[in-house]
This record gives sequence, C-alpha cells and structure tokens, in this order.
Amino acid sequence: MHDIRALRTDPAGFDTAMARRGLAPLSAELLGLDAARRDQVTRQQDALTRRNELAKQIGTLKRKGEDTAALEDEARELRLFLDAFETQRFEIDDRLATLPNILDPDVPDGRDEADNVVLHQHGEPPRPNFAPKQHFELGEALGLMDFAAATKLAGARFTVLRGALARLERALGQWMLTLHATEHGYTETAVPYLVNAASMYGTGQLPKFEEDLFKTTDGRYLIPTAEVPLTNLVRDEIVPEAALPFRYTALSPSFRSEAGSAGRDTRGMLRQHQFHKVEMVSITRPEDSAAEHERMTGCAERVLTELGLTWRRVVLCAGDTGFSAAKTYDLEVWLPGQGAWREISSCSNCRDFQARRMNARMKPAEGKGNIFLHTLNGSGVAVGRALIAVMETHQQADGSILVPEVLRPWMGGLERIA
RNA sequence: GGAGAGGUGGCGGAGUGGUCGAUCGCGUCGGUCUCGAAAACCGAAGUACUCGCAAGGGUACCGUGGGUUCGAAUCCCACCCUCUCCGCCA
Repeated sequence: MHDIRALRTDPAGFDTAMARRGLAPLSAELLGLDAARRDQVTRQQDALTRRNELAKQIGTLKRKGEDTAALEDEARELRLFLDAFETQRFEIDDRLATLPNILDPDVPDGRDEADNVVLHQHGEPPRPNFAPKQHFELGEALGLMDFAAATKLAGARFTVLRGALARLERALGQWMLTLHATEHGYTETAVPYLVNAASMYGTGQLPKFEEDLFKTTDGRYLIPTAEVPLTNLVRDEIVPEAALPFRYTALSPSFRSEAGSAGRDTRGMLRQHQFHKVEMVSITRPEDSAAEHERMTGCAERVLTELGLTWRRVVLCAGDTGFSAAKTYDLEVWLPGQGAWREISSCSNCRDFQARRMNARMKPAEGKGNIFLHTLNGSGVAVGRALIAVMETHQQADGSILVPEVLRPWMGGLERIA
C-alpha cells in the first residue's frame, strides 16, 4: 500500500517509480480519485455535523415538550442525503491496493530474470568425471522417490518420498530451523497453515494474486509461505521501538497452485503444489531494514555453504522483483544434474509496504506519532529444493548420495544413501 | 455440532435511546512536596480521517457488518471471537 500523501507531494516521482515496474503514469488519475474521495468525505462530514446538531436540538426541545416536527423533517432529508454515501466504496483504495511497491534506488533496471545481476558466487560448479544425473533419476533409481504414487494420491506436482530420502528431507528442515533459532537469533515459531483473507491482504497476496492460492470451502487460504502468518503477527499492532527488531523463523509446508506455470518444470520435485520451507521474517525500525536485509540473506547463504552447495547471490532487476518487495536478493544454487542455476532462496525487504497494508506500527522512543514498521522475509531455505541440490551435488558415480556432514547427526549418523 | 454467558479506552470495570469519546479504579507520563524516594495531592494522556496558512474546528471508531430512529455503546438482524457445560474427535 502506498502513502497517498507522498503521492500528493511528488506525483512525478511516483510515476517515475511505477515506470520502473513497467506501469504507465497513474498519478493524475489517482490524484483525481483522491480528490473525489476527499470531496465526498467533506460533504458527508458536513451533513453529519448538521444531523448531530439537529438531533441535539430535538432532544432538548422534546424534554421541554415542544414541537419538533420541522426539525425532524430536515433531519430525515439529511438522512436520505447520507444514505447515498453509505454503500459507496472509495475507488482510490481499491486502485492503491493493486499497485506494487516502489523499488529501492539500487535495484537494477530490467524486464525479466535475464536482467538480474549476479553479485557474488560461492564455489565453482563441480566437474565430476561421470555424467551427473538429475534428482528424480537418482531418487527413482534408489527406489526412494515415487512420482507415480504421488499422482495416484493427489495428482500432478506432488512427490512421495521414502526411507532415507524422506528422512533427509526432514533432517534438512530440522537442521535449518535449529540453526536459525539457536545461532541466528530468530525465534522459532509454529504457525497456522490456514489463514484468513485479511492476512493474505496484509502481505500482498490479495487481492491481486488469488489464483495462485488454494482456498478452502470455508473461505480460508492455505499459506503459500510462512511469510504470511509470521509477518501478520504484527498486523494491527503498535509495538514499542525498544522491543525491535522481531525475528521469527518457522518450518512449514507451502501450498501454491502454480497457476500459469503449466508445462514448466513438470519433471521431478522442483515445482510442487506443496513443499516445506524454513522461513525467516524480520520486523524492524525503518532505519534498520537495509542492514537487516543483508544480515538475513547472509543467514540463508550460510545454510547453503554448510551443505556444501555451489551458490550465487543475485539482485533481482526491476521487472523481476515481486509485488510487495522494494528489493530482493535471490540465492541460486547450482544443480549439476540439470546443469543450471536455480532459485533456492529469496530474501526481500518490503520496507513499509506490507506494514501499511496491515497497519503495523511502532511507538517511537522519542517524539510523537506512530511510525509504520519495516518488514522483511526470506527463505532459509526451501527444503524441497535443498533436497534436490544436495542429491545432485553430492551424488556419486554409482548413484549413491553422500550426506553432508552437518546433516549426519539428524540422520542417525548415516553417511551415504545407497 | 447443541445449550448458556460475554466482547467497552494499556488493563480492570460502569453504563439499556438524547449534552457518552464514554463514570470510576489500576497502570503510564508531567508537576507539587522531599536531601532522595514512597505516600498524598494537582494535572496530562486513544486511533484515524477531514477542513484550515495557522490558531483551531469537524467526523468516525464501545468485536465486525447491516438495520430501526430526528438521535444508538445502549434496540433489532447476521457474522466473528472468547468463556462454561454437553456431544464428537487427532
């Protein structure tokens, strides 16, 4: 949600900012809608003022037993006038709700992922002396990854894992969650996986991206990421400045309808309707969010490094940055089997965009007035994709998979999946 | 799912049609007193929108949304949530 005051102050700046998102100039239209809204509010309030006066007079006169018919007639007319406003929604609010966040100045221009900029890389893609297999080839050969069974149970874009691979998936989630909770200062949090529409609106999934969500018969939604419940913890709250920052982490399933991605990544478990993810969310003072963004991304990078993966940090260009984000770093991991870099984490600074939507503020230690918080979220990291990366990176010529050292305690000491 | 009770300002808790944005208590902040503190006393304190250069006005908000009325915290309807009991259930 945008600050309408900022738009009034600097409409040209707003248009420039939206142009980076590929949007035509909107400020003139929005200011017109804003003026219309204010005009309506003023007329409505004037009528209410008069109505309150009349009601007060009528009350006084009635107590004296005097005639109030004429005043009541005027009040009745006023009510008809007011009833006309009653059901009107303000178009300006609906329009603002669908406009994406303003990008940070250091976000590079660009149209799509081809224009993203690699910032740094950890390690070099391994060059094994055999032809590396993709994760689904390895998993099916081991008899521990079963797509046919998943299709029978649920349909396309689901996976059944068995035995050591199922345990490896669990070990990854447990280890990452514990790492963030014990060494990175995030509070481990268990959250609902079904949330209401207000929560989805707060983080920006609604109203624009409903088709990406699974909706239940009672009007709730399955979370597409734990970012939604974790960030909405501060919805409609006013927190004291001294309590900040809040850092939360959760291991949760994520449900995505993947509408519009038909035909993409259909093999294997790269793109699923359901996957586990460890999420990090930070709630900060405005002046702290940029540094927190770097810190959070570093926490995700540590996960990849400790798993012995090859990765790089990419800053998303203007055209690839998500709706609610002002700036996003993606972490891409090298998948030897696929021979490609694939996103495994995404860390975003949403600044005050989500906070405005969810009315999340802080009470400053000094001075008056409440200030909108800044919110950040990042995967730390996607568990399903981490499983893929571990399998493809640590596969051996015989099709077995070495378990990374850090996971062995979580695997009952198992060193190799064969 | 059934029956009942209830949702009021940071908290507790009054208020059942008209000067109620809301008595009071606690807590918070400022002050007086004190060497200092406590106690006591005095005072200040909600959020948002809107008009205005400003000073300063106005409007809305008593779970949410409708309705009745000249006028709603108060009456009616629906929904949400909490608590108690019963049933069912991981």
